[in-house]
Parts: sequence; structure tokens; C-alpha cells
Amino acid sequence: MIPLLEAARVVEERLERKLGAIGLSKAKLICLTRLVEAKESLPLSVLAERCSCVRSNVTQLVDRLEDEGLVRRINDPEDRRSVRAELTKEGRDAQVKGDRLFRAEEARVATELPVAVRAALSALAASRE
Amino acid sequence: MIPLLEAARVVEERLERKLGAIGLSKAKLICLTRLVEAKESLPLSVLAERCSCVRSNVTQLVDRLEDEGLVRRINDPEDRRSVRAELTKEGRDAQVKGDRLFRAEEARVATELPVAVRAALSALAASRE
DNA sequence: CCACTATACTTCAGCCATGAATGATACAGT
DNA sequence: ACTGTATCATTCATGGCTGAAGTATAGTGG
Repeated sequence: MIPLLEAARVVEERLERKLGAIGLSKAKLICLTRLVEAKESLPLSVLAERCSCVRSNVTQLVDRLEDEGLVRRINDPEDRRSVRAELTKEGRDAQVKGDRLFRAEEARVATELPVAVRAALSALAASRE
Repeated sequence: MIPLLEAARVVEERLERKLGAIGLSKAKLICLTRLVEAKESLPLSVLAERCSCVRSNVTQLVDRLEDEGLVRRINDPEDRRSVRAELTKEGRDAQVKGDRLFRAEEARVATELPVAVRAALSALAASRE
């Protein structure tokens, strides 16, 4: 087995559990975080890029986030093909809470893996082929 | 972001692409491999345990593997609640091919991550809480 | 023997992800 | 203005995963 994948699974599960407790998931949090970072609404295609996933995925993710009232879809008057995602107040709040949990998990991993290890992983992640 | 998760994603994607080329996936391969290792048919619940996933997942996985003719469901005369999964010839062959690709990816990761790093990851994976 | 409880699998609803196909709009280049 | 071509979002099919609910069978205590 590939230890990298096993370890990631462990961490991923821990993270999902923590986020699940406040009604979020890693995917949703990342989505919200990208919007917070952008400081403005984003076309779904841009959002997809920044979440490193395909558009159809963001369509569904935003569907769910919208159902939960964390995000709102708005039409772009500039380009009528485009649909932008905008954070709601609730979305902003959820992001803050989720981000705290996320950072906590990040910190936990930092205690479990020495800096050198994390550096090696960053390098691998950056390779992207 | 958590480098561990990013790195795992990169490797996972590479692996899925390679396996996809021969009609397999990591999940399917693991399932087949567990059966090969067992050297006999296994009740689905045991298979689920060995694949570290829930039963309902194995039910579906075996559905697909069965559709593809890689595995066969057989009734257990000892316990009529139980359903066992058995490898077919094709399943055995697929496992061999898939395993080669899997080991290749494993080897590749070994060149990308020093032993010390892999050891640290194994330790984290083993923690399981 | 009966009722309980536990176990085995399946089914269903839901989430996350992908890729192919669709429909609408934008933007050439002619 | 018209005809492609590219881009935007969505839908659908599929795969992998989970947890809750359902069905059948097994096993146990009375």
C-alpha cells in the first residue's frame, strides 16, 4: 500500500468529521474560502478553476450551498452566459467557523509530520506532472 | 492548504489514470487484490472490512465487478444470510495487470519521497485516531 | 417453540467527483 | 449580417463513498 494515500485518508476523515459537525465538508469549505479570498462574487467557471475541479462539479456544489443559504447565484449583466456565486452572510459565517477547524487540523498535521516531511509533500504536490 | 492532501491527490490521480486505461480503478483493484490474497472466496462483510469500507459500498463495488465478469457472487450454504465474492479467471488476470501498475506507482512515489518521509506517513496512517 | 437480538446483505438518499452532451450567448472573420 | 467557433452553465450517466432503513436468516434465553 502507498503510505501517502493511507495517511491522507486518515487526515481527510478527521477533517470531514470535524467539518460535518457544523454542516460543512471540505469541498464546501474550500468553495466558500475561495469566495472569501476573492472578496467578490465569482463566475462559476473561475470558482471551478480555483477549487481545482470541473465546472459541473461546481454547479452541483453551488446548488447545495445555495439550498443551505450559504451562497447566492447572481446573473452577470456583462456576460449573460455567466453566473456568479456570491457569499451570503451565513456563508461568510460558516467559512469563518470552518476555517478555524481547518486550521486546527492543519496544525495537528504539523505536529504529526516534521517540517521536512511537509516540504517534501509540497514539492510533490507542486510537481503536478 | 494541507500539503499531505494535495500530494495524495496528485498520486491518486496518476494512479487512477493508469488503472483506468485497463478498465480498473483503485477501489476495484484493492477489492480484487484482497480476494487474491485471501486465496478463497470471501463473505462480502469480510471483504468490506479488508477494503476498509462499509458494506453497502462493497455491495455496489461487487455489483460492478460482477457486471464486468471479474467476480462472481456465490451463496454460502453454511449461512444463508451470507454472500461470498469469488474471483473469476478474468478477475485474476485483471488483478495481475492492475497490480503491476499499482506497484509501478508505488515505486514512483518511492523515488519522489525519501524513506524517512514514507516512514513518517506510515506512522500517521497507523495511528488511526 | 417463541421472542429477541444480532448479523448479512441490499436499497435508498445524499455527497463529491468526472466526462460527455446540450443549449445559450459571445465573438470572431468574412 | 452570418457563420462558425469558443465559452458559460447545466444536465445526465457513472463511479466511489457514507449512513440509515429494510429484509432475511441465525442464534440465544426463556
